[in-house]
Amino acid sequence: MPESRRLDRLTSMMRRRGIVFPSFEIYGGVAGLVDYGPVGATIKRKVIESWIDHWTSWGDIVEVDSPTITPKSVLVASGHVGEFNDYMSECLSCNSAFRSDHLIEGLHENPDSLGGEELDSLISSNDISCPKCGESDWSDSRPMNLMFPTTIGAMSSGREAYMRPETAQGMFMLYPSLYRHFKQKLPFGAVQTGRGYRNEISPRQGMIRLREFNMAELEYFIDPEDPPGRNELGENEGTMVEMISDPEGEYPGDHRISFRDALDRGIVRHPTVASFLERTYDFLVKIGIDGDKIRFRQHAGSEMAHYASDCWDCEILGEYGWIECVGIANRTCHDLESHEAHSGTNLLRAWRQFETPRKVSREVLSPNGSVIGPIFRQRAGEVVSAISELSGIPSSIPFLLSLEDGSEVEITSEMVTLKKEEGNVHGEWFTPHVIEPAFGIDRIIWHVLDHAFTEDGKESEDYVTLRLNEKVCPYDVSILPLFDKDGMDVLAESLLSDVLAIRGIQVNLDSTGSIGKRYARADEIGVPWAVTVDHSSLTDGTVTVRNRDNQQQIRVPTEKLISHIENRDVSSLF
RNA sequence: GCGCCUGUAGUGAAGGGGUUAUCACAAGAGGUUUCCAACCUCUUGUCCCGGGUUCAAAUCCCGGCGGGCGCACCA
Repeated sequence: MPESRRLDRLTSMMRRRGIVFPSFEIYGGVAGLVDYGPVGATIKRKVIESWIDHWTSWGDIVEVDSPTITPKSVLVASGHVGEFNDYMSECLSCNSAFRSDHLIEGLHENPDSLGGEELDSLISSNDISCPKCGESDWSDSRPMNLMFPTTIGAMSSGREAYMRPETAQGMFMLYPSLYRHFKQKLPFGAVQTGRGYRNEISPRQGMIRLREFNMAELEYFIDPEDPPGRNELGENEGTMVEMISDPEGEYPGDHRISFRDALDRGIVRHPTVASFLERTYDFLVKIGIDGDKIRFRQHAGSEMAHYASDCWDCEILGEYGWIECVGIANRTCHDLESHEAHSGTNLLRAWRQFETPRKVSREVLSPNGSVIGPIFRQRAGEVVSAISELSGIPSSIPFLLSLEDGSEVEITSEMVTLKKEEGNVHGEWFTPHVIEPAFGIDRIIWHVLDHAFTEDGKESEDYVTLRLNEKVCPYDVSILPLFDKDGMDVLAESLLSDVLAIRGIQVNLDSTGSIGKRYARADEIGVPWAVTVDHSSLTDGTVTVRNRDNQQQIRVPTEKLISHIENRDVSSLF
């Protein structure tokens, strides 16, 4: 059985059993858009719920939810408008594509600001040659709009906006409320799950590169002078993982190392980043990703996103090779500072209390209004503010004071009083730094399915078991009446409604075909427990429970089974 | 976006100008009374879309859309 075909079998199973489909198929389909079907949507919801639970159970992380439609100004400040609206020129000789502004680097002060026609004329007038093949035969430059534009409001009065390319900006917008929610104390974080949009040039590889995708992001706000994380890391004997560090960095190469060692040796440069690497690993393993198929790769300086000062990818190995599924970035103060500058707000900061108040004493010149007023009359206000804005104390009095309009006035000793101000400074304002783990939920779901998909042909050759972790299975239980009559059908229906009544538990009832076929159907979509109602059930109120992964079967009283389902510990029955 | 390959029931495949498009599995109804994809009978359902060539197109040609791979791109 050639390994290359496993991908095809997995993909067709996913369609056949209602996990993932191409979207809008009866109209020809759209590349990069997928539907989750009845089975897949439950798996997806459970992955997202597990993710939210994983982070919020930490205690200082809360969930928020922001709009996907985002005004242009927000994305200008974040840098997405500039970064995402690049023009591309294509070499008609060798078909290579290049960023147009990079081609004319040095020929213009700010190539990034130019429009398509200006770029084209500069490229042709300077006879730019292709960096790859040397020819000078260029296509017209085309804008690469990686964001989906839209308009808020009707007609020409509408406001320019985009579908968000990441959920992160919504959390930066909420920083002031989060800061208040957490009683003005760092560190704290916010998570958000939802859709993100990127108009990919060529979506590929099924659900790996989508144009509308499910993302889950965490923004963790910290004091850069007191970054947390070191104490949360596992001890030295902690999990060993593969880490590929920055090839241009201080410790290039491929390491097999614990998170704590990686931090202590400087491979991971930041304690909070190290802590999130570990917690990311823990989450992935918790929902059923194979720990041996996870590795972390540090971005080289040259491939870093425009906002990140340090970045690690978490890559997972599957049928498509190693795929980046999580990005963990130290975004520093970039976003908050930029939003502060663009919006003019001063709410994007935090207060750092000094351990002991710092005594400060300084001399100030205090303007004497009763003298200045009568002398300068209508210019008095200007003079008073100029005095209080003086950076130092003049060496002698009287002195010449420069006003805003450039004129000078003489200030005499009667007009000012030299005061010595004593005071305590208790702290200072600063812009928090942000550590961001960003998860591609669809890619993670793909790899959960990939790693769970097991073909171990018992007697028949292609017997499929989806060994999903119970946290992410589409149904918790399958109820199977051995025969669909003689009262077993009735008993199964009543058991079904009892189990359906349990909050958060998904059940299905399957009474068609042979019992073996029904086990096989349940195994294929990863239902962990199959409950069979048989003849004995009618007389003694017991049912059999079958373990998906080893076919082991036990007989238990129905009430006992229901209480174990309620407590989510069916496995303890075995 | 370029190049090569490609598109037939839910899934996987056969058919490559000429009656009513074939098969397996799946699905539905009934039978069988069964604990690991059993069997029997019956049933439903398919040529990606649009043009063109032709007496006749699922088949050949062109375009679009979708898919695979390579190049490029990839917060």
